[in-house]
Amino acid sequence: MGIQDRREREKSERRQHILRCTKELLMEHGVDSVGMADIAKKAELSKGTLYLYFSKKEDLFKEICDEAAERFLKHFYAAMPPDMSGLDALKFCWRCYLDMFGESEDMILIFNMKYYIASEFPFNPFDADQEPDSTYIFYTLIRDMIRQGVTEGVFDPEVKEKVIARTLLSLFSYIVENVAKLPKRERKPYLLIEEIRQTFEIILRGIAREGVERSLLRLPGLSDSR
Amino acid sequence: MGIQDRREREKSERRQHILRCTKELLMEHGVDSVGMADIAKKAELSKGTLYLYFSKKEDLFKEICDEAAERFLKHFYAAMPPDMSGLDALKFCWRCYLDMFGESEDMILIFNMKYYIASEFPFNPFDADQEPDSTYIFYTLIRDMIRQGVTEGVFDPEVKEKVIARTLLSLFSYIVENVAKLPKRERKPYLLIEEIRQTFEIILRGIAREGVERSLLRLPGLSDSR
Amino acid sequence: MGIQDRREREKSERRQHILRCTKELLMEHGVDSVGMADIAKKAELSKGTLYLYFSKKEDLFKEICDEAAERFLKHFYAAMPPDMSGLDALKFCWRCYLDMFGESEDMILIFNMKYYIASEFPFNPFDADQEPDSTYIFYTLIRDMIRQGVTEGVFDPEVKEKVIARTLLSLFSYIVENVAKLPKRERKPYLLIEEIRQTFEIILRGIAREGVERSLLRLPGLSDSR
Amino acid sequence: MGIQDRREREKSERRQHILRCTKELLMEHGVDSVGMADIAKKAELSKGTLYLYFSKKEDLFKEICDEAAERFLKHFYAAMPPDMSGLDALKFCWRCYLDMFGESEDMILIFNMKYYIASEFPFNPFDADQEPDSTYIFYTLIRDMIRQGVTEGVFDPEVKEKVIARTLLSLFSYIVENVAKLPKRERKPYLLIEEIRQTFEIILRGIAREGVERSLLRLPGLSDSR
DNA sequence: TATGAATGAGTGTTCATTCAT
DNA sequence: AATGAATGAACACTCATTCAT
Repeated sequence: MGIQDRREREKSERRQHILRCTKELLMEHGVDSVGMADIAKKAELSKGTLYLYFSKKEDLFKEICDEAAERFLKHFYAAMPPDMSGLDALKFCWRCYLDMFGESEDMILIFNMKYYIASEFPFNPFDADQEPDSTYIFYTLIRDMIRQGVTEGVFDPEVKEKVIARTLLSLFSYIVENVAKLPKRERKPYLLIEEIRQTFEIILRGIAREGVERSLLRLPGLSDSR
Repeated sequence: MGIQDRREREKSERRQHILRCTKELLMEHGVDSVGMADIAKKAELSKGTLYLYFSKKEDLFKEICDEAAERFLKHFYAAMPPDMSGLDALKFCWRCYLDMFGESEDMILIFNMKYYIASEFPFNPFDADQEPDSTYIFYTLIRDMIRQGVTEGVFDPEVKEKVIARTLLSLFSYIVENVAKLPKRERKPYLLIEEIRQTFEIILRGIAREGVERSLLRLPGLSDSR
Repeated sequence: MGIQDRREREKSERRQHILRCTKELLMEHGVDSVGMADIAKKAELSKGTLYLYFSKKEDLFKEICDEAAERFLKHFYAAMPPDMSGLDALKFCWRCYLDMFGESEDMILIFNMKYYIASEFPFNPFDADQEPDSTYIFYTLIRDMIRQGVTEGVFDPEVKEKVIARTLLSLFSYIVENVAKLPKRERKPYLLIEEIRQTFEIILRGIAREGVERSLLRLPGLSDSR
Repeated sequence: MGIQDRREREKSERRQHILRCTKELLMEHGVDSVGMADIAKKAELSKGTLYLYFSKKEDLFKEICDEAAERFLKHFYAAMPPDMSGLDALKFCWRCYLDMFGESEDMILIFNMKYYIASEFPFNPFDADQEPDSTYIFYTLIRDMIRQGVTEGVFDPEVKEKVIARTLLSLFSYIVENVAKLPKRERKPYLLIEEIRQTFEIILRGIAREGVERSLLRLPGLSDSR
């Protein structure tokens, strides 16, 4: 059984290796300019071998997103205290993102790639009544937090939680996407995070009910966290 | 020199013709599916001739953005009352966008294309000290309005005008970009505008100084305007 | 206008050149082993140029068949005496094939390729009631001749003209197809023709009404014809 | 040597298993779309193991034909009454085909595959003097029956038994080949058989000596047989 | 003996760009 | 000035075969 095990381990390692290489390429050159040939070369594999592990380019790219998303959600749900308010949950969510970004910058990819995979993302943005594909967990996650915040009287009752959820995700995506296009050397993760943070804060203030204490709407930055 | 004149006039007309055709194609099919061959065909020109007027695909696309931007700014500066406050200027800016959008939906392209052309747009977003390429007029325009608003005590003194300007533009771009991917039939301009409007309002509220009357931060929708 | 003309002439010549090269390759190696790359190489063109003249591999192959078929039909209808009996028409048809084969062996391709292009050829052979695609002119041509022969009392009234037409075409196709797979050197056109001739004769005898004079059912061979 | 025996028995069983699986795939999807990977999967073997039993795809496919042919011949020779006339032997041959087809439609493969495997099949068809490869038993079988029929005065003395044998086989192959391309659901075995039967009858009539009673040349259909 | 991971040349097709006329 | 034919590198994807284990 050792052999069987080793095989599976090796297979899994190769998969990871390919994913890692792909991620690096994506981080370095951006979605549009990474082809299967590039990945094969970087991974020191033949194109054929690539297709042994991922039967479509899309599958490979999707897996990168899914994996990052899953990692995030795992961390999130594991660490999340019970009975949080909507606002606290949103803040906690941000905190998790910060944590994970500290570990590995490839959190960048979550949003950037989603855009690639699901070009309709973040779903038909203008049909407000239609519920999005159930895979868009982030959307529902955030949307529900905002809804809760509205219920709890922290956010303005006129706030449309769907629009806001979409806005937040779009914004993150866009920032991240533009970063991914910069030559890697010129990227400054700290500033990226800071940019997102400030935007997030502004949105929070923008949707907060009048009279809500502003200090409650502050988000920590990278430097604050450790 | 009459000949010389005619030549130049004709040359200019051809340019415009090409630009017009390209715009139509872009509106109809989205950035990714418009190739030089399509444009040449639509313009009833040879591909070679196209390259006589625009030496790269990028140049052609860029010019479309620039031209739309210029048109916008012309309209804006022409109609802008003197001595406006920063907030009023921003609101007036939005109003102009609405006006022009009413005339021609190709305002959509301004932002959508920017993304295509200038992958570094909206400039190196994370080097806060470096001034962006002087062509990104929108950025400076909005940034200055926000700065003025801060000075005038309407926006929070802690607001970083650069970040906000960037955020606004990014957001608009992203929304617009997603719309441009839909088949033309399925686009709902009214909802697009409404989406941007709501987001814009939220950002305004998000950066407003505490105590600023919320009704001042309202933006008109498409239906309010005529 | 000379220029325009020359252009068109040259374009047409290139087309012909490509077709010629393709035919040679097909004759030499058989349908399955001829790829666009081979054709491009043989024609001393880039693959891109190939696609300038034929937008799909299928189109190129199809054109070869169509062209050969058209040539045949032109010859046939031009030379066909009026008011022939069904049997005489069939014999005349054979004679035309012989003539054209003498000029160029690529008549071989007519049937061989049809098989490639329309894999359902000779249409769903077992749904006897369904009329085939109108493009299968050869089928209808032959079917009608047989039908006429039946009416005229030369062929057995029990003969199913559809089945026979199909059988004849299938047989020719198959023979030709197998030939096309032989190394070109080993092909012996004379024997090919002789093979088809004998088979054709046997079929004619097989469907003839009892008592029909056998000498009427004889077909000429290659050597008889000039 | 018990071990030795078991080994060989197992080896042979594996071979059969592979052949069986391959046949099923071929019947279901047609020659062109069955790859070694598919076969391995179906047989629950690794591709490597496949190559242990068949060193080339061609060999595997060829064996399927050979095996089916052998089965047929076994049945044929076992059941064949002694001292049959050439014509009766041909009719008996047809009857056997019918019997076996009733048991398993994979008789279809005999001819279909020959085409795939032996592109020179049915041997160099145009070199009338050269004796074909001795493995092509069907050819010799049928050829000899026809020859006998000629001798016995049932077939026309001018008939060239080689050509006819070839023609018959070609025709069967071609019909079968076209059927194998249809999705399995759409195949109509009864009509296939009927098509072959009619053709066979026509050929028999075509080669029969003048004056031979036509009722002697009739072949039974599927429905007549049981 | 059996595995299945790895290969690499191959497929048809696209498209921004160049250049002889 | 204008043409449009030509290019060639790029694309995602396939598959019979090999070979270290």
